[in-house]
Amino acid sequence: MAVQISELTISRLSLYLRLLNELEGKGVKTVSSKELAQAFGLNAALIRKDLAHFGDLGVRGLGYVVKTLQRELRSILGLDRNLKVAIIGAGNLGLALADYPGFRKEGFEIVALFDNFPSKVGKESRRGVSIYDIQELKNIAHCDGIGIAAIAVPEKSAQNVVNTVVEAGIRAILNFSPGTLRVPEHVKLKSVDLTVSLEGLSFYLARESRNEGV
Amino acid sequence: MAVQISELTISRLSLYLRLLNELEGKGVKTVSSKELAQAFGLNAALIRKDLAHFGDLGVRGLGYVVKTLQRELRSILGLDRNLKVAIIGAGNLGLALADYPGFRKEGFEIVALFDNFPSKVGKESRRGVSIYDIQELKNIAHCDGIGIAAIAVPEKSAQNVVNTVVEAGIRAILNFSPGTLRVPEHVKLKSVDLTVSLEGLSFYLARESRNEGV
DNA sequence: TTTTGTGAACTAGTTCACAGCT
DNA sequence: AGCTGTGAACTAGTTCACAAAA
Repeated sequence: MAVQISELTISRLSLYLRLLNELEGKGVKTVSSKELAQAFGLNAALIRKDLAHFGDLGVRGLGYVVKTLQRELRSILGLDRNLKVAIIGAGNLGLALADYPGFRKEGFEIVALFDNFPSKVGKESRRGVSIYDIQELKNIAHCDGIGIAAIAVPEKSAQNVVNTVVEAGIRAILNFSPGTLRVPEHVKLKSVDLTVSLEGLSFYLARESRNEGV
Repeated sequence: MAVQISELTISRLSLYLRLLNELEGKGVKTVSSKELAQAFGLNAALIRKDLAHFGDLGVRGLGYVVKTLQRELRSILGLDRNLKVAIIGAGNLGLALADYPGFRKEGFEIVALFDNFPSKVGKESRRGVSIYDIQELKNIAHCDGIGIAAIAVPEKSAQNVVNTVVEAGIRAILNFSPGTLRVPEHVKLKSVDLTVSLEGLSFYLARESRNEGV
C-alpha cells in the first residue's frame, strides 16, 4: 500500500464526504458516481478512480451505499479520531479561525490559541477558546495531544512560529501567513495564501478588460 | 493571444511578485530563474516558461531586471489599477478579512462590508470599514466600482449571496463558505475551503499512523 | 561565459470505453 | 439493465537539454 495518493484526490474526498453527510441527513440510501459527478461538475470516472484507491467501495449496478461510503471516507480522512487543533496568533484572523463553526463540525476540536503578546494571554475568544503564551506550546501540545497547528501570524514572524510548532512535535500545519516557509521532511505544510487567491481574480478581471479591446 | 494560461501559473506569478518586491526593497538589481527557483523550491525552466507566456521578459546572460519584471507582473496581474473589494458577511471571518493587512498591500482596497443582520448595519470594523445592508450592494457596487466580492457567510445562505453578488454586476468572487456554488459562465469563482484544507492534513496524519503499524 | 527561451521528453491527472458484477 | 472498476487514450503540467543572445 505504498501508492502515493494525490492532493487533488484528497481534496475531492472531502467534498464527497460533505455531500454524503447531506444525503444521509435527507435519508438517501445510495448514490451513483454519475450523481456525485453532476453535483460537483466532475467526470464520473474520476470519482470512481478516486474512491477505488481505497478498495471496492461501491456496488456494481447499484452505486455507493451512502452510510457505508460516509463511514469509509471518515476513516480514510482520519475524522474518526477527534483531532485537536491549536491556532497560533490571536489577531483578528486567528480569533475568527478559533471560532469558525466549520472546523468543529467534522470532529476537529480547537483546543487553544497561542500568542506572544502579553496583554492577550489569559483572555479568550468569544466562544471561549483560551489564549496561552506561545512559550507554553510545547507543554500543552504534549499534554493535550495537539495534531494540527493553524498559523495566523504576521509574515515576518511566520518562519519562527513554524519552527516553534515543529519543535513542539506537531507534524501538520495549516498556514495562513503569506510567504514561503520551510519545514522538515516529516512535517506536512499546507498554505492558504489569501493574497495569491485575490491576485488570481485580479488577473482574470485584467485579462477580461484587455480582451474587450481586441 | 488566445492562449489559455493555467491557474497554477497565475498563482506562481503572485509568488514571484512578492519575492521581487522584497528584492527591490533590498536594492537587488537582477535575479535569475535559478535563484527564483531556489527560493520557492521549483524548477528554473518552469519559472522561465511561466514568464515567457507574457513575452521576452528576461535578458540572456543576465537574468531578469527586478524593477522591470516587477512592473510587468503588476500589470499582468492587474495590480496597477487599484481594485476595489467588498466583503459580504460581517461575522468573525468577514470582519477579519476586512482588516487583513495583506489585502491592502498590493493595491487592493476594501471599500465595504455587507450583512443582512440589522444590528450590524451602520457599525464598522476595527479599522473602520463600514457595514452596509446587503440590499444596498447593487447601488454601492455600481457607484464605487467594486471589482471583487469576498464571501464569508454561513453555508446555507452562500448560494443566495452569490446570486445577489452576480446580479450586482460583480464578476469575480472569492468564496470562503463551504459547499458547491453555481455561477454563470462570465463570473470567476475561487473558493478557499477551510474544511477541505484541514481534512487534507488529517488524512496525512491518519495515513502516517496507519503506516507506522506496517 | 552566463542565462534565457523553447522543442522534445517525461510525468501526472483526467476521460473514454468496456468487461464484469449485481 | 445499471453501475462499478479499470486498462488504454488523451490532456495538462513539468523537467530536460540545448541553441541563441548578451
